[in-house]
Amino acid sequence: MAKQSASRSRSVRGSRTGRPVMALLDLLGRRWSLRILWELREAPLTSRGLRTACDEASPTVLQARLSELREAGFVELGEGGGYGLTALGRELCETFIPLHRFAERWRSKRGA
Amino acid sequence: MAKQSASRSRSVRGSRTGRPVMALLDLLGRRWSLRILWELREAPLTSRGLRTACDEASPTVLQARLSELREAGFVELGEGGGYGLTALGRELCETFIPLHRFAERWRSKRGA
DNA sequence: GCGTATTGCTACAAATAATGTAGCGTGATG
DNA sequence: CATCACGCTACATTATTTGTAGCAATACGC
Repeated sequence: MAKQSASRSRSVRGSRTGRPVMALLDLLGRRWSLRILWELREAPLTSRGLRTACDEASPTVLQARLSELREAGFVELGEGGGYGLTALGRELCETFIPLHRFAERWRSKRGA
Repeated sequence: MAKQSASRSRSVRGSRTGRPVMALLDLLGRRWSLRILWELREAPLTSRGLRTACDEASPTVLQARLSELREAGFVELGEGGGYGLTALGRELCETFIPLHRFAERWRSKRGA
């Protein structure tokens, strides 16, 4: 571990290019990142609730992603417990709404 | 390897839930997937050109992602060589346009 | 034809990340 | 005090990524 303690040590891959999209793309391109944001899109969830929602993903990764997402300012841990999106995180999630409908169209154009 | 030869053997993680978004989220949540789509968004690129654009990512992953993305119907290999987005892939990329502006806002709200 | 250069793509060892299972410390509730 | 859920962590096993090298095929100039 000791990954999030070193903060932005590894940083984000594409940030070298100076384009923040790359940083965002790299962050969101890590396993479970998108899924976590998606599951939190409606209501906050406890860490264990999130784990259940995420198809029983291992707590190790979940915790890692949660830390990254928190550091990025997309997710926060409520005082009474439970993870929820920040205002910024909600903004980001708005971006994914069209993805839902796209996914439906996508399926219909494949084997299904 | 022998991963893409088995086709959809492993399938996509969230597809068990029956919701195609999960499948899409899992596919896009693999390393370099988002980045590849992003780099192809404007014009097609050769495999090596894509590699350069993707910060010299290893050809192994690139090829793996390319195969998955092709199978998903988002990317295609042009007859004259070079990878490009399909119509469906372009549709998907449209979804990410807001991400660009969001990333800019995101940076301004952090350290910068 | 021969050397060179490109294309898409693969092999393979080393490094890194994810999985799965177990469990910690803390705080609330019984 | 026993129990439960919370956020979070350890750790061995397994999967994925990295980095470097190189293949077969298709062109190019000479």
